[in-house]
Amino acid sequence: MSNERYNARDAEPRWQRRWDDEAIFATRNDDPRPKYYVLEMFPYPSGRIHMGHVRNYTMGDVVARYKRAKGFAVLHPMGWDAFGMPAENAAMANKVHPKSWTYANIETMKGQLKSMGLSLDWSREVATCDPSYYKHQQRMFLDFLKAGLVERKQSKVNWDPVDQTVLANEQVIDGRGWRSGALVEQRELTQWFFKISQYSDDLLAALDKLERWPDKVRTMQRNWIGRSEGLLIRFALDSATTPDGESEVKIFTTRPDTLFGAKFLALSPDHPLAQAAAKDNPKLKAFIEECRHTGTAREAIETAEKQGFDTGIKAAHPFDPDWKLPVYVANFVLMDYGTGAIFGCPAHDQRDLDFVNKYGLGNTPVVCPDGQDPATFTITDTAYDGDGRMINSRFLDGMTITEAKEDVAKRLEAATIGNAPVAERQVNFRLRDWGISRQRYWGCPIPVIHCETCGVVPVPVEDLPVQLPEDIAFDRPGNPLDRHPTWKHVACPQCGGKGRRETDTMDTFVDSSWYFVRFTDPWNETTPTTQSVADRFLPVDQYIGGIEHAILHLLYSRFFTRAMKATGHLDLDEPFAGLFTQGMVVHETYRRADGSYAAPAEVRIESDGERRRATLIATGEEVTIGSIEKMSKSKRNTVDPDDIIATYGADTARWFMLSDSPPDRDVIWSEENVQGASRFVQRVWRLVSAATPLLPEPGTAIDPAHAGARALRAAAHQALADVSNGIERLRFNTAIAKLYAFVGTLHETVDDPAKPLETDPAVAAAAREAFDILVKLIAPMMPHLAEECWAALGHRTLVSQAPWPEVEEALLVSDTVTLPVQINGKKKADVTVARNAPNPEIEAAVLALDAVKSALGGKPHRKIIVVPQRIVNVVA
RNA sequence: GCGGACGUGGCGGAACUGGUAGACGCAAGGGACUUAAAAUCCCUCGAUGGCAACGUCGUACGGGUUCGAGUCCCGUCGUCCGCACCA
Repeated sequence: MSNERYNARDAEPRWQRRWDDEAIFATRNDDPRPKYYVLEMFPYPSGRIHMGHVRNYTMGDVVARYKRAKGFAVLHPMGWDAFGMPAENAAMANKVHPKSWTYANIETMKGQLKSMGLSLDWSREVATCDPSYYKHQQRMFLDFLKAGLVERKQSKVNWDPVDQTVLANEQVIDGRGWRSGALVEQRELTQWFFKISQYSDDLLAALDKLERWPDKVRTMQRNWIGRSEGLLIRFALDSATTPDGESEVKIFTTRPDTLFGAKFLALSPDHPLAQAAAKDNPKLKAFIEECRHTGTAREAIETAEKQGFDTGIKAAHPFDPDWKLPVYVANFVLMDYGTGAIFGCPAHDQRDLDFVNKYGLGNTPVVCPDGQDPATFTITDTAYDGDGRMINSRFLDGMTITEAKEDVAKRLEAATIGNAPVAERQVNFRLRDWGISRQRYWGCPIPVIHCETCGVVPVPVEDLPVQLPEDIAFDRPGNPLDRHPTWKHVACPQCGGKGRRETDTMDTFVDSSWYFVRFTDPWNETTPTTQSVADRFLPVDQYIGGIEHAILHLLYSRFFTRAMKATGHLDLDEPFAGLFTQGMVVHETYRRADGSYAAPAEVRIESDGERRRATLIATGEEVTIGSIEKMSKSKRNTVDPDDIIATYGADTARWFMLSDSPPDRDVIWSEENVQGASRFVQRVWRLVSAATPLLPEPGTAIDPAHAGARALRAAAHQALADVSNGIERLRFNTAIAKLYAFVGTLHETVDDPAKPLETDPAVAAAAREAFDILVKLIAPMMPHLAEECWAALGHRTLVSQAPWPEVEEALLVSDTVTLPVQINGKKKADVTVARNAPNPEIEAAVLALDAVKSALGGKPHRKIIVVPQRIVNVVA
C-alpha cells in the first residue's frame, strides 16, 4: 500500500482552480436539458462564514453536484443579503462606511466559500446593496404601488428604541426587537405597507399544495396567517346610556352559538366608542391610559390579569331587545383583531370567565357536554370549550354547536337594524399588512417624493435607481438620510415644485423576497426579470436554509411571488417547490473557574477511560465541560471554518457536516468525529492508490458467470442504489453510512490474502467498475478528493462532469434468498430458498429445520405465515 | 394555556409502506506491526445467566391491536420547538 498521504492543502486549491478555469459550474440560460434549481439561503455579509453556513452550503452543493451528474441543467447561484443594521453599527463603532465594510466582508466571505469547493455559478452573484439590484426593487415597488399592493397609512407601530426603527410584527419576539433585543414601544407613524393581507386566503390555501415543505413550517405559517370563520354582529346601544353620535357596536365572534350565555360586551381601550365614552369620564380616561402603558411594557405573560371598566353603556341582546348587556372597556381586547370589540360568554371562554369572576357578572352555561346532566352542569373556574348540546338557549336548545352556529347566523342575517342586517358572516385573519418603512440609511430607498402641492409622487421609472448618497455621517442614532444636507431636496417630478425625498428605506426582508428570481437573469439591466428565463428556471426545486426563516422570509417571498405575478414580472404560483430546513451546528461549552468561557481552540480534551477532562492548553488550568449549545460568540463555543479547512481540508469538513446527524437535526461539532472523517479521507486515498495499479482499463468487460466478480458488482450497485436514494431523500447521513460500508467491502477485496485482484481478471474488471462507482459516489460530498482519485484511476476527464452511474437492477436480486425464521414472532433460525420458491416449498424447508423441530417439540404447528422475500413466522 | 415534534447501547444515530432492533461512525478494551510512539491492520463492544452450544430480558413508562410492534391505537411521564389574551 502506498504510504503517501492525501494532501488536501495541495489538492483542493488545484481542483478549484481547474473548475474555475473551465467554468464548469456556469449555467447557460439556453441549456436545453431539464432544469433543476437548487438554492441555499444567501448569507448576510457579517464578516466571516460560520459553521452553520458550511453545513447549509454543503448540503446544497451535494444536491447540485448530484443533479448535475444526473443530467440536469442545474442552477446553483450565490449572492449577498447585503443591506442591514450591522453595517451601520460598524460604521458608528469604527468609522467605516457601510458600503466599504459590506464589500470588504463580501470579499472575505467569498474567498471562504470558494475554499469550500462549492459548485456555484459565481457569474450570477448579486449583492442586494448594489444599485444594479435595488434599482429593480424600486421599480417593482412602483409597480406594486400602481397595482394597489402598496399603501401608506398611519398606524401604531412597533418602535425599537435601540435601533431607532420600526419593526414588523414578525420581527417582535416576546415583546422585544428581533435584532436589538430591546423592549419594543408603540408609536403612531405614517408608514409604507405591502398589502400582504390581500393574499391571506391564497397564502393559506396554497400551503396544502406545498407537499415538499416540512409540515412544521406549513403549520407555523398556517397559525401565523390565522384564519377564523365567524359572525360579525351589530349590537344596538341604549341611547340613554350612550355618548352622542354612537348607536351601535360591532363585534366579531367565532362562537355565535353561545350568544345566550353572553354577560357583557368589551371594547379595546383603543376602540372609538371607548374613546368617545372617555371624553366625559375622567376615570375611564385614566383607565385607558393605564392600559396603554401596561400594553407597551408587554409583560403580559406574567401580569395577565384581566381588568375592565364599566362604561355604563348598555347594549341590547340581538335576540331580545329587553335583555341589556353592560359594555366594558377591557385590557385584554385587541384593537387590531376583528372589530376591537367582543361579547363575553364566560361559561365557554376562559378569558371571559376570569373577567366575570373578578367583576361578579356570573355565568350561564349554554353548551352541555354529552353525559352531563344539563340541570346540574355548572361552571366555576374552568370554562368549557368542548363539544356538546345547547342548553339554556331558548330556540337553540338541543342543537349541536355546529347547528346552533348555523341557526344563529341565518336568523341574524335575516334580521335588521335600520336597513342593514344584524349580522354577516365574516372571515378574519391574524395576518396583517407588512410594514416595510425603516428609518435607516443602509437599505433600499423607497422611490417616492413628497411634494407640497401634489402629495406623494412616485419617482419616474427612468429616474431609477434612487441611489443612496455616499457622503453620510453616523455620529448620532436615528436616520442619517433624514439629516443629509442635500439628498432629500428634489423637484417634484409632476409640478416641478419643491419636493422632498422619502427618507425611509425598505425592510431588508424585501431584498431577500425576490433574489432567487433575480438569479435567473442577473444581467438584465432594464427589467427586474426576463420572464421567459424566470419561468423556465422557477420555481426553486430545492431550497435549503434555517428554520428561523419559517415565517418571515418564506412568507414574504410567497407574497412577492404573487405580487410579481400580478404586476407581470413572473408567471409563477409558488417560489419554492421543495423546502428543507437544516439543523444548527452545536458544540460543547467550556467554563473556567471564574465563570468565563474558554474557546474550543484553547482547550485540550483528554479521556482517562472513564470520563473526559478539559484543560486550558496555555496554563494547564482545568475547565468544566458544560452543556452543548448553539455556536455563539457569547458562549465562545465557535469553531472557525478557516481553521478547520486549513487543518483538515474542505472535504473533511463537508463530510463531517453530512455524516453525524440527520440533516434536519442539530449536529454536534466534535473534534473526535472530525478526526474520524479525516481518517476516512485518507483511507479512501490509500485504498484507491493501492488498487489502481491492479485495475484494467475503464470499461473492461466483466465475465457475467464469475461468482466473485458478480458479488463485487452487486455490492457496488447496491451502494450506488442506496447512496442515490439517500441523496434524493436528503438523508445524507444514511448515504454516508452506506459509503463507509462500501469502502469496507472494497478494502476486503484489495486486502484479500488470496489476491484475486492480481490473479483473477474478472475480479479485477469488477473492481475497476466498483472503484469508478465509488469515486463518483463520493464526488458530491468530497469533490476534491474525488477528482484526485478519479485522476489516479487513470481518467482524464473531471469527475465533477461525469454522469451518475446507472443501477443494474439485475445485480441487486440473487437467485436465492435467506429468510429469517421466527417461532411465535421470535427469530430462531434462517432458511435459504430459491428466490421464487412457492410457499409450500418454503414451509416444508422451514419445518425441516432442526431449530424449528426442537422448538415445536414434536407437536404440530398451528399456522405458518410466509411474507415473500421477507420473513417466515411459525405459530406453535 | 394552545399547537407540533421527539424519547432506541457509553455517545451521534440506523431500521423503506408493521417483518432478523442496534447498520455506520465516535469513544472504550484487547491484539498485530514498531526499539518506541504515531499511523495502519485484526478482534470485542445493549443487559443478564452459562465453561460452552445457547437461553432470558431489552427501543421512556402502563395497557391494547396483530402470527409478529421501535414502527399502529389509548393513557402517563419527560425533552425540545413554535404561538401566546386573535374572541
